[in-house]
Parts: sequence; structure tokens; C-alpha cells
Amino acid sequence: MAYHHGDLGTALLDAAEELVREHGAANWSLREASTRVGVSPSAAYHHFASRDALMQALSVRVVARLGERMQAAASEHGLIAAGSAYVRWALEDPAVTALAFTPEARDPDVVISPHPHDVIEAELDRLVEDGVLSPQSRVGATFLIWPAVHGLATLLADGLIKVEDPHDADRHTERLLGTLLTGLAHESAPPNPWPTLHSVQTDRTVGGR
Amino acid sequence: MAYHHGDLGTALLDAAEELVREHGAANWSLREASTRVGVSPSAAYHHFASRDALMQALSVRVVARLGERMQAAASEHGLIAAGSAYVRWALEDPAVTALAFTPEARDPDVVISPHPHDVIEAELDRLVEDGVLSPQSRVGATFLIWPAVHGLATLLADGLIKVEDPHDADRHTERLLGTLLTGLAHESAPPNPWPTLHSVQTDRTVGGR
DNA sequence: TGTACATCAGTGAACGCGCGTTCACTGATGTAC
DNA sequence: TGTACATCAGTGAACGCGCGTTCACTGATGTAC
Repeated sequence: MAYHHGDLGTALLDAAEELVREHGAANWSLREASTRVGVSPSAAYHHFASRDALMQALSVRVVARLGERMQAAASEHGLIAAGSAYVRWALEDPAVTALAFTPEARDPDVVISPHPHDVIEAELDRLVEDGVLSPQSRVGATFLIWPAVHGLATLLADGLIKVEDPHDADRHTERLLGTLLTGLAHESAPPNPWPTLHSVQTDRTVGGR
Repeated sequence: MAYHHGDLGTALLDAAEELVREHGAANWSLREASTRVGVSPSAAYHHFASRDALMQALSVRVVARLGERMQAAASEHGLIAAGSAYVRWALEDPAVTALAFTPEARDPDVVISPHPHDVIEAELDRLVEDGVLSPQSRVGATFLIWPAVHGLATLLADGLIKVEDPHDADRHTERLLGTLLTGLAHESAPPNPWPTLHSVQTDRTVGGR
């Protein structure tokens, strides 16, 4: 409590996250975070190599937290609930959402677990097991579901779409993903394999055939 | 050419856009833009009230340009082509894409025309006229299509999804929107009206019943 | 067509500021014997 | 259990920088008569 803080790294992340919430994804400083924790600015450098490193660590923490929320929702109520968790998070914490996926904040060296992408992936696998989704339609389906949910979440977070009641957002998420799953169920096989897309997270190849 | 520039406002927008492209959506300055145009920093203040105002004007210009691209594609090849234009733009110009929709850059006093949201709206109306989409499913459909396309575009722009060949992105956009339209065609009426969402652009109410 | 003058769109110096980062330092902690 | 000492995690002063913005100014443009 006195000279040594004990967990300054985490405290700085907390302060930075709070500042992002107050001033927006870009308008915060390492100095202000240090001040808020009650420590000199230079102390931060024992925990993070630079402001950028702090930002990257914050992004990692925040995305992982989203992944956990999604996983919890999914394990109880399935894929659509995971999507709702994504959208609700964006609605509740728009500035942090904006920071989470900003290119400058991404740390290319860290594999996030559980990553939102992977949670969707796993839930789609479960739908195939349950016979709701055919193996053919399963191919690349993550890159239909993820963009849809991500788009709704960020349009809401950035204020381009507004919703009167947060509860309405849930119903809309359900419609969005429900429509996509219905469409997948009626999908005919393409003449060529679906194009191959990659998630940066795993750099795992999805799609192809 | 000498003392009076002639069209300094536009030139500053061009320079700022170029800087965004080079350094990212947030890492550019009014001073650098002025220097690049060959003018003193204070000259900018005869055209924009502040750096923020310049940024807002840039966002307006860029979103309108996207709307025009979409409209051109739509008038030739319909809704899905408009979506592909959206995604291709994000792939070609990721940093500018990021700036375009950033909350700090949005000017609440300007109505953009044609706004991407409105282009989608108009194309969905056309699908109803052509009997492809039922009036029931038409309700609120913009808020399924727009998020889907926007999510794919921004995940690509932010580098969270990667594509080997830009042409693959087109095929994936087609699958995404095709699946959504198929799903809409098989949609059963909901027990309650769909939730009401608003676009900030028009603040027009869409949905309800 | 020429002159007077208001207006417009630049200049350039200066301001104060907050920032990220460095450096030599010091106090607290933990380990070896 | 006590002491010596290496290591760790802070301090605080200082740095240089680029930034947005202001201000008094001046040169160019356009209009009235």
C-alpha cells in the first residue's frame, strides 16, 4: 500500500479502461492513468514498455472478457445468446468496444482465449452435432455470424443505430441470427467451394473444402 | 496559385485524408495537413473552426462518397452489389473506413446524401416491388442487411479477418447477403412486432408495425 | 476605365500545454548464509 | 534469528516535441461610383 503498490499493472489497466470510458478510445494518456492510480508516470514503465503496450494489454483483456461473457451465455442458451451478449456489451460499454478492436490496439503476439471468434466457431459445431446445421453449410459459417453480430454491435456502439430499449436490441439480435440460420438451412451448395477466410486470432483456415 | 489558394478547404480535406491513410485514423494533425498543402497552419482556420470540424467534414465527405459508390453499384446490379461496394471500399481504404464511422468524427448537424443506410433502404423497397421480399419481412430489414455488411467490412478493415484474394471478399459478401435474403424469404411473422430501431442519419423510424 | 475601399484569405510569430519517455536515485522486499 | 546484499518497484526532475489555437498583420480580390 505504501511504497510498493502490489498490483500496479492491473491497476493501470483499470485506470486506462476507466479513462477510455470517460474520454473515448483515443483520448487518454499514460500520465493520467498513472496519476489516477496515485503513482508517478515513470512507474508505469516497470510494467509496460510504452503507452502502446499498455493499450494492447488493455485490448487483450477486454476482448478476452467479451469472449468469456459469450461463452457463459452460449453454454446456457446457445449461439444466439452469445450474440446477444456481444451486442449488449457494445451497448453498455461503447468506448471500450471501440478500443477493443482498433487496429492500433491489437497485439499480434497474443492469442486471446476464449476469443469471440472461437466461441462462435464452437457453437456452430454444436449446431451441426445437433443436426440443426448441415456440414456443408457449416463451412465458413463463422464468417457470416461473426460479421453480422459485430456489425450490429459496432453500429450501436458508434451511435449510428439507436435503440429505444436495450431489450429491443436482444430481440433484434435474435432476428438477425435467426434469419441467418434459416437462410443457411435452405442454402444450396455453391458451384465452387466458398472462399477461404482467416481469423487473425488463430490464423486458422476456415472454409475451403 | 500564389497568395490565394483558390480551394484550400478541399485541399485540406484531401491532405487530411491522405494522412489518415498513411498514419491511421487518429494519428494526423491539422498542422501536418497545412504543411502538406503548403500553407501556414493558421490558414486552415479560415475554412474550419477547429481540427475537430475538419475531421467531421472529412467524415461526411467520405461517407457520402461510399453512399455514391453503393448507389452506382446498386443501380446496375442491385442490393448485393451495393454490399460488395461497401466491403471492397473497406478493404481498399481501411484507415479511412475507420475514420468514417468513428463517433468523434460524426457531425450531428449534417444529413449525408446518399447515406449507405438509405441506399440499402431503397434497394430493399425495390425487392419488395419485384416480389422478392414480402412486405412483412421488409420491416426493419435494413437493420439486418446494414449490420451484416458493415460488420464484414469493418472486420476486414481492422484486420480481424483476412482474405487471400480481394475477389473472395465479393463472393463472401454475396453469400452473406444471399443467406440473409433466403432467411427473410422463409421468415414467419413474429408474435410481436419487430423492435423499432433508428438510423442516426435520418432519425427516421424503421420497424414497428 | 480608374480609383477608393471593404472584404477576404493568406502569413508568421508566439502562446501554453500535456504528452511520452529517460535518468539517476532510493526505499522496500526477499534470499543466502 | 540476524545480517549482507541483490533485486525489484517506486520517485521526481527534466527533456524535447508537436500540437491546436490566437493574434496582429498584409497582400489580393472584388465592388461602388
